[in-house]
Amino acid sequence: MAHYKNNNQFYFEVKNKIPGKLGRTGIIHTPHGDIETPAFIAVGTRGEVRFVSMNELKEIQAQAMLSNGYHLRNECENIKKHGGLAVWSSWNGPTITDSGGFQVMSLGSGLGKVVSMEREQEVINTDPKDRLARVTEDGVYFYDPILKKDDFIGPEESMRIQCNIGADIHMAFDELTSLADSYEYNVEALKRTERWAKRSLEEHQKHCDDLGYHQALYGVLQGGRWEDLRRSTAKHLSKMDFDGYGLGGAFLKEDLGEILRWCCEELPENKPRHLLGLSRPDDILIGAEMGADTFDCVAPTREARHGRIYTKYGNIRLAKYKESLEVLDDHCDCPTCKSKITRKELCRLYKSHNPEEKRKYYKLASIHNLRFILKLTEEIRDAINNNCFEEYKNNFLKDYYHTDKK
RNA sequence: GGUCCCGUGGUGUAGCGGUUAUCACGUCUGCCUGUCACGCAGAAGAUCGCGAGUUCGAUUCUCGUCGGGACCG
Repeated sequence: MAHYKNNNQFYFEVKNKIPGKLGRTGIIHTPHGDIETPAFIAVGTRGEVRFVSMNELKEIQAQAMLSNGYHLRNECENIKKHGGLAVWSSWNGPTITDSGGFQVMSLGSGLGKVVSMEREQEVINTDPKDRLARVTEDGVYFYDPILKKDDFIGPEESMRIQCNIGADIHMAFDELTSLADSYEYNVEALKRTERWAKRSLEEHQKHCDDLGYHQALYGVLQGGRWEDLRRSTAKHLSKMDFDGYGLGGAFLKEDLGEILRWCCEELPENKPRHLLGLSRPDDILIGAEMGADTFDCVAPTREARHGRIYTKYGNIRLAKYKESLEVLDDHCDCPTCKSKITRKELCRLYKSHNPEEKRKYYKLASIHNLRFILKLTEEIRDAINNNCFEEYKNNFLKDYYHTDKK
């Protein structure tokens, strides 16, 4: 068993590997607890998972929570005063923050668009004059559509924000390019992201122990869909003193596995890797196979609120089951399913105009979808440890997508 | 008994002598991947209470009628 230590508070332990592959199980040790990997990190952008209590998160075996530096930037001083995100949020477990780099794209070239992974031709960047963010060497100037004012975040600002928030794991400030960006633009953006990585690291080192525990920093790999860019940035960032790595980008579905392979072949084995923003079961499966250790995504909770429910045999739209007396998924062990509440009753709550009933629906559905993805990562973990990942993956995909492909 | 209002998709409404008859909610379909988002996109759905009249033309004006409401006796 490999056992690597960066320091006494944050280190990653590799346990078992998929034979001949990059995927592995392991444990990320953080000042606020351990994360057994592969793991799905529940997204609590503002320090809470909407409609789901911390106790409920524990109950469904969530191991860690990911919040966002962008959204908490104006509250970070206050969070620091309370002793950091884990205490302030009352999650009291491992936490991660994102740098706010994603907002570069979601307010800029990707404003108002979905990060589509399947229809490359239709992805067009938002017209520059309509963008709310402008990328410069310093960082990103943007207009906050909620506060209705101009603001700026660069690597130094992001690091100060994240160190005040005080999660156990931070992300370097990066620029996510869109699927519509050219190779040339990706070269330019990647070089900038690498310079920002260096600045992030330097600024981070000044504040990373301020709260009395070590806060880890992950460098984030970009480079779009190009092998030369992905491999070179992986090598480049590997030489820097990061505690782990974020795998970033907007991916075409069919490219994901190969891009992750390029990255993870170059990255040091003893550092954890976080695949940013993905949670479709096939994405998690390919991610785990190719060496990603942790995942986060808003989809399980957002889709739950919008009436899409995950089940072993594929996703369903709850609205189609308003007379069904079945539970959401009889293979599920979440509190919602264990309570035996029917699809019919959940559908009633979903459609209800009573705010209390709606909240109840959001809670029950969010808990279910989250548990579904958490359970998936648990099963992947078990499968890798029992040396039957391939078999598990094939069986899962066969049921979930009703196909027999590979 | 008298006077006055109101009657428009499932619901609540806008409107005007010539409109593809407005908007909201609901319904239906689809979407959602480092969350601005109980959200986004699209669709269906109305012989504008009924009858007659004025008019080239009426959902719109007039009369009657039915239904609902208010007020005065």
